[in-house]
Amino acid sequence: MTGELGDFLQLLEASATSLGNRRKASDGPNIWRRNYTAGETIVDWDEKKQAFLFVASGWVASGKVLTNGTRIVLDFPLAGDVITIGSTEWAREIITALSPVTIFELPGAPIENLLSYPRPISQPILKAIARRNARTTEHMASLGRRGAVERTAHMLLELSYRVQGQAKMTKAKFPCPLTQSDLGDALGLTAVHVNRVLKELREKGLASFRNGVVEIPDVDRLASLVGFDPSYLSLASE
Amino acid sequence: MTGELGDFLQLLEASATSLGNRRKASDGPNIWRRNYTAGETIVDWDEKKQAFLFVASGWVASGKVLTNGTRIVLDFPLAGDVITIGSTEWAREIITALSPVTIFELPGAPIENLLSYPRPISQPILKAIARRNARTTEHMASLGRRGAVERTAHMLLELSYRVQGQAKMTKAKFPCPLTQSDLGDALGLTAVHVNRVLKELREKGLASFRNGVVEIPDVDRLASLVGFDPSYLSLASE
DNA sequence: CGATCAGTTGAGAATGGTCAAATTCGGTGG
DNA sequence: CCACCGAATTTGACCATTCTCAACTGATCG
Repeated sequence: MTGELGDFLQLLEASATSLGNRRKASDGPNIWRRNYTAGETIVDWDEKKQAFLFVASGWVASGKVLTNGTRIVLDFPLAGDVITIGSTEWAREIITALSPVTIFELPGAPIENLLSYPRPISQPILKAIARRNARTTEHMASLGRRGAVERTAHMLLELSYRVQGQAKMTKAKFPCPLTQSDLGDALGLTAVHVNRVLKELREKGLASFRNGVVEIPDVDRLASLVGFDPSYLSLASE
Repeated sequence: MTGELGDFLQLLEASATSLGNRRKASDGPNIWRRNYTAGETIVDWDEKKQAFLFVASGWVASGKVLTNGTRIVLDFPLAGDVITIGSTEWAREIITALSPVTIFELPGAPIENLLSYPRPISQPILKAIARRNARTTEHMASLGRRGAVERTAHMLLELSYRVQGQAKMTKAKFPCPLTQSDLGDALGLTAVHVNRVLKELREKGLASFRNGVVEIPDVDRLASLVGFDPSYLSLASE
């Protein structure tokens, strides 16, 4: 969490708190802070929610349920990330808390309102949208053009960098509340196959994910093995 | 192309033209109009381009080349669609003209500048970003959780709606400059397999794509067969 | 009239999925 | 602390889908 991000979250926090006390129609948008417990559904697929949702802390899964009964996980937003960009009216989007989560909610149609927000609000949101776009793009590359092992390793590496910061890492180790089923829905694999892939990575000493902890003994080695380049995680313009 | 979209393109056109004549530092951004021929590369993967690119007319492929040598096509932007959202500095993005194309270019770091554009410019751009986001989301669903036939049919249906407008269609027929290889790179399939899938769709009388023409005799039937719902193509807020 | 590129087809291989049965893990109540 | 329950993980055997490689056709262009 960079200083810049910390500042922004503090700004949201301050706005949310003050609004909770004296409902002042200032120049800023309404901001609500909400807490969820692990496993709780934040937005269900048939809800019509018009709001920017922003993660203050915790792990979130943002996905979509298809008419064939399956789910695809679009993103795992962490602290400082946007969850929704458009309204969820047409989207069958489903947002879940994977751990205890705090989110900020700026109600209203996202795109319409963004331009009327004060710049200290809108600018960080735009950057967060750009960051998410970078993740999404890389995610599509994984889904479309990488094998299961490569794909899974990419995800673990991406999470490592996002959880631990971009400092030059040699090894990674962090708690991770995803189930293999969550991972599968994100990677376009079955939970069973995710399990086999994780086993392979573990037996080769490349990465392990057991009991809610991810460990990568040599980040650079795994990264070069699967062609992972973390530069997409830090925007050029920041 | 809706009236709203037409208006926006006219606005860009007017701005671009006037800037070409008398370089006036008005309150609006610089706007350039550029033309490309079919097959031309608009932005190559190692270029660092900081600009909003906007399609005025023609078919574009926006993709990404991976370190394993393959390509993934992220989107086929058509008239009124944004091509890039962030800078392409970190992204290995590759933008190609699939037909004769006219694009508008608003130079500068996209996210930083958007908020300083006059609202008649920034508002439609935000909406275009939201539209692209909706397409991307659905695209990820296809890549991750739909079989090859379903996925291909989805793409053909999406293109039908985008080319012909959302009017209640019974049948679709339109020229389409994509190669089977382009389609494969978008769908995460090999060109060979795309060929087999198209053959299957054709033999079942569901859809045909030959000699640069897509034909779908019964749009609703195909849509319900593969679970396609076009509502994501028209934003709720429009 | 070659040359080239998109499309087409076949045969066999590889990757990932399905189904079903353990086994382990994290609580929860006694 | 221990027994138990449900959810998540693990494993095996078999199957389906998609890929790879290779050859061939057909159209287009200089």
